Amino acid sequence: MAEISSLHFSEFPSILNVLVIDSDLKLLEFIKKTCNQYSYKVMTFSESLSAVNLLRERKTHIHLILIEVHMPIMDGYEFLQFVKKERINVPVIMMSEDDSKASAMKAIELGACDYRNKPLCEDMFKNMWIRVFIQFLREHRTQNNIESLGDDNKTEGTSVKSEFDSSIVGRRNSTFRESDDVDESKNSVNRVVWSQELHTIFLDAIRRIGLENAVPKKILEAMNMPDLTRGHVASHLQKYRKFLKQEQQRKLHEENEMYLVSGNKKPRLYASGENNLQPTHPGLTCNIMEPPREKLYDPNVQVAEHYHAEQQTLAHDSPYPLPAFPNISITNNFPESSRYELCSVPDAATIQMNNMQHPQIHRIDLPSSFITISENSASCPQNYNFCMNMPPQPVVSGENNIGQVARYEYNNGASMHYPPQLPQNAGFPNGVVRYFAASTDINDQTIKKELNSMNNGHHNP
DNA sequence: CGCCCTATCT
DNA sequence: CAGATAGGGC
Repeated sequence: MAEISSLHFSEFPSILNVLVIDSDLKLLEFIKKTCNQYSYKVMTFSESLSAVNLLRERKTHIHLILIEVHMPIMDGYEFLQFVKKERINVPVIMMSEDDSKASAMKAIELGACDYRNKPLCEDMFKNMWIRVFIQFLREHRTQNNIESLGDDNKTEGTSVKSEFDSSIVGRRNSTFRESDDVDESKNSVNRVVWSQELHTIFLDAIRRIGLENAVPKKILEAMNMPDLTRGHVASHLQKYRKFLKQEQQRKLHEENEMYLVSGNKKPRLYASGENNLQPTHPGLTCNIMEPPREKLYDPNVQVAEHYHAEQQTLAHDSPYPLPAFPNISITNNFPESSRYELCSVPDAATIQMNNMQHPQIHRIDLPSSFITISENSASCPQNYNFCMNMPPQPVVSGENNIGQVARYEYNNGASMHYPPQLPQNAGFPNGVVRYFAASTDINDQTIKKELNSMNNGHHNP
């Protein structure tokens, strides 16, 4: 039943193409000579990249690869990763002078089918074809299984498509298996076990079709696994999406903590909420940093001038710690590598209603045309007011009827309370501009470019 | 009907 | 928990 017909054996090539990669030219010569004795056709490379190119083209059929672990530019391990990633189903034998268990384990873990210590003995070449044959059998079994659903004897060892497992592990190594045929009642269901390997194939399928149009049927097709049904994939997809969602939520939360924590100080404000946590500019991450005080009051900095002016007019009765100004202009005078985000601050009523401990800051998804980085003052829709959000550390905290209260002192002597009382005037800001110093991998250029592209078509000069 | 999706079951 | 199943909706 499960045996491979002799017909298949005849399909096994009598001459095998072996790819050998090693920077030791003498060794290459030795391998070539030895292999030729056993009817292997050998192709040698002294560095990995040419071999990679050859494999990528997939023009030449390679049956077996021998590669030295320590290679310049791309070492043996990286090579294995490449083979795995490109789903090149060719057994790879690693060679190295390093006889440590760790090195061998790493190689096998990355998908090598064998690990050989140098110096090599001639013997290994004689039986090298077996590695290829194992792969050959796997591929045939997989094909056969397409027509033989439910053939008990074949469920095992089936469907290994992407990897060439070490034969040491033996039989228990199929990419996935349905529940063991331990004579269970007929109507017991065969559960698919989503092993790491199977999940990897699943992920790879999704990667190829793109997450947004990854639906069960397409994934199933892309996975090209016999015995797997759309139902299986659908179920797994549901779990996977759930996982992604949680993951995204978690990251967002972490990111927000980052924004809101300055140095090793405790978070002053907490961001929360479901939908209003969308980053204004997805894809960029920043660390929050308060601008240096001297910059804040630097008369050369336009924003700081606004800040001053507004503070004088509003600070006395402002429930908010920072002043508002109707039009925001972020100038090039501002420190380099900085970026800005718009955030909404819920009004006091909302704070009260939701029993918030602090006025939570929600980043809001405003069109980025609201933000302009330019030399000149930029226009901003009149229905939005913004202020700079650079609250200093509280010096005193206590309770009032809203909840926790902290008093902040500015170095110009002003002070105010947080969270705010109800705004005194209706025109009070519902938004703030937060100042961020970009993390090192983001430069001003990146930010400007991003903003520009987002502004495209929406920007009113 | 086929397929996707979500909720619910086991 | 992980995977299967039911059932609504398009």
